[in-house]
Amino acid sequence: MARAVPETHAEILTAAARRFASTGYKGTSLQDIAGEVGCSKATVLYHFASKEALLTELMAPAIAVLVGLDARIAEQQRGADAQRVAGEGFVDLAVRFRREIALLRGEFTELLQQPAFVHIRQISDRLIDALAGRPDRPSARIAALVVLAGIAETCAEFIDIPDDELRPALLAVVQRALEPVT
Amino acid sequence: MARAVPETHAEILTAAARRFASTGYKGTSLQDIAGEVGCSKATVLYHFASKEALLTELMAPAIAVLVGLDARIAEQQRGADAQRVAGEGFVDLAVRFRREIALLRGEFTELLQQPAFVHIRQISDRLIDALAGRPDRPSARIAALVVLAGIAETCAEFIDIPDDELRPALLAVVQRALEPVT
DNA sequence: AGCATGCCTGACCGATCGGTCAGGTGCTGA
DNA sequence: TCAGCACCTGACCGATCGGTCAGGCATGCT
Repeated sequence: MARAVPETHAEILTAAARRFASTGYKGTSLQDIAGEVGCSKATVLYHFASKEALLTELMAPAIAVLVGLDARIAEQQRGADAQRVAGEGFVDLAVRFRREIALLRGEFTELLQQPAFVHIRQISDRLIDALAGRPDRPSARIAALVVLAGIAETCAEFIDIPDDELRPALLAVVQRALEPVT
Repeated sequence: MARAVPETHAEILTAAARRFASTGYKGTSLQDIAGEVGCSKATVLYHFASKEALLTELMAPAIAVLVGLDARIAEQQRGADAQRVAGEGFVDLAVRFRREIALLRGEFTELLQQPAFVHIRQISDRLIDALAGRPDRPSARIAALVVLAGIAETCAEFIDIPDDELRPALLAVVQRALEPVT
């Protein structure tokens, strides 16, 4: 199919985002993506070195923001401040990158095992510590993980409701659920 | 391999549970399971009609308890009672069937789409309504989903810590996180 | 005109998947 | 002794996966 302007690269990216978000990374084949774009599978692999490269490019913006959040948390001196920054920051991130979170549905833990994503795992560990407030208390860490995972899943589920309906509700539940830092 | 007592059926079941829990349903091949048991893939399919049949048998006890919980919630007259029963009941269920939850990691939403699991989807909808207390309030539903998904993921993650450390912490976070029914 | 380059494709590759099948083996009861 | 049955297996099947490759087809520069 001859195209006036070769915008195929971007088309593949958005088609992949849509498909990954609804069927998951493993559950989506390059054939699926190619079919949705209206090109051949070979074309997808002409524009992207591999399926994983496609995922990486798709996740890049979200990861960049996550790294930024990690840095902002590290700046805080008091535990209570770190907890607040982590909570609000993660809610913002999750709401904003709902689609990216949805495409990792369930495969998140598995993908984190791969060597390429080690630093993401470290960041999420620090995020849980910050949310827990007192990481030495197991119950605080448990509450933090419930909040973290719950927000992620909820954002992936409520993918269509407006941001300003989702965000306040999430901020409220975060504030209630976490153990306060005394 | 000749076996004195053919306990292969049970061995396959436990091996499958272990593998599914660590690699996920889709991420585990019949070959993997056969390898762990020390038999051939054909033997696995001799004992179980299909891979899906294996999953179904593995999930049966957890599903039975879930159905029971659903019935107990329906018995409650007051919203506050339904909320309490749902919260405590789901925590108990999640802690008890951590392994089963872990093996659905991320594929839960996807598996629920299949016609065979429609009633499970209906039950989880009612569970969210009960947890929300006032299902008409979007913020209450959001809080309920955060709690539900967060607990599930947390139980799958903390698969090795003792029950009586996990359960109280979860019950506490549930009580804090949900919107009270006034 | 001729050549290089960007974009795209069909055909093909090896690997792996879930599942089938004919047949082998060893125990058991008649 | 032998038929029958439960248990198990290797070989094989079609489908699908991610990925490779040689070549076709425009377009634009020299």
